[in-house]
Amino acid sequence: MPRKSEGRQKIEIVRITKQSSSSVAFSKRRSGIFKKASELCALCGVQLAIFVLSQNRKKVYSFGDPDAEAIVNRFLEPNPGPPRSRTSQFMDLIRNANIQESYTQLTNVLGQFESEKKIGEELNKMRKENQEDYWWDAPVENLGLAELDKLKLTMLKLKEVAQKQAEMLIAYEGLWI
Amino acid sequence: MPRKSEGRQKIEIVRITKQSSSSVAFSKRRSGIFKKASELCALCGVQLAIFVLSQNRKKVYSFGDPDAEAIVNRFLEPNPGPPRSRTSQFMDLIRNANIQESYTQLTNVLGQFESEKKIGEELNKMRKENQEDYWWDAPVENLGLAELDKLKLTMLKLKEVAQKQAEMLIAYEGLWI
DNA sequence: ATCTATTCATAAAA
DNA sequence: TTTTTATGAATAGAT
Repeated sequence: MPRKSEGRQKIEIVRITKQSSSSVAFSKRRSGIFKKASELCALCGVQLAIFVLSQNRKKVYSFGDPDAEAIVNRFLEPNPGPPRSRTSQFMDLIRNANIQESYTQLTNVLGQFESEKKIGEELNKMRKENQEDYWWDAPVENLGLAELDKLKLTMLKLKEVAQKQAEMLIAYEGLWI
Repeated sequence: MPRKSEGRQKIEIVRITKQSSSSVAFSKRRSGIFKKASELCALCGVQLAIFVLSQNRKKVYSFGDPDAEAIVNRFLEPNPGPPRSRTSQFMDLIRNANIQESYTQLTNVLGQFESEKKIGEELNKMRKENQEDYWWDAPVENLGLAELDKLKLTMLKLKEVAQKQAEMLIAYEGLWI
């Protein structure tokens, strides 16, 4: 019986030039990673989110546990629960700064409050709107945690900024109340 | 010859209750996923970002190529692409962003610099110079490249802030000037 | 952190 | 894209 296939072959981790091959690999490996991710969540009870931009960068694939709907819904609730301890998350953030390859990155947890995720994004947007370099526009531009009321104030500020950009406003509208 | 080990055993994908085992699995699988992610990026030339919150939710592990922020920011960019498309993509992103309800996070780019210095080395050095346990005194994994000077400055600033303000709130406010 | 033995992921081809 | 095959990789359990 002749072998039906040589089976999996070792490959070099370098850009796959052939478009069709690249697509196949992308599809397979993307799902493979998502599967691994879901297992990690289930096994260790952690939360994670993954975003992948396709080659043409016109599509985004994402995975996450749990779902963001909950975040949005909670955010929209008028009277959210009391803020929890906000001990040293800022520091924890710094501790876990992960930088990859020729780039650096920094993660920032705002805390266990409502959906403040957008604060960071707004911060980044503000930075871009202003060509200038703010002092916090640095390696560790982390936000600390804020009291819930402080957070709300911030949210309002962010909303103001957001209003300058109609397009984004549309996307954000429901989130900033 | 008696077997030295039973080798890898099949496991059920259910929460690992034993803390020590869970931690081991978390560590192994997290790095495994990050590796797979980096391979996907290299092989297919795509961009991706991963955020993982530890069980105690005090740590954030992240991976990004080129960096997590850029990926998120892509959806905040006011210029490129047709508006509606971007908006819908952003909304997709938001809807699929599965960050635990009360958690939020954000990433920032330190920049694409030429400097090949590793932040980790710098942090470790600083840590050793100071016997005390500073807030940044923690495991720094997967460090990459960064502009060292900028990092140093930032670290110093953060240190100042941290030392002066026990409350994160203060540091937080400092960013909004 | 290391070491095996196994299970799992996936390159190639269809 | 999805399935099949056969091999390369990841990793559970133990050290």
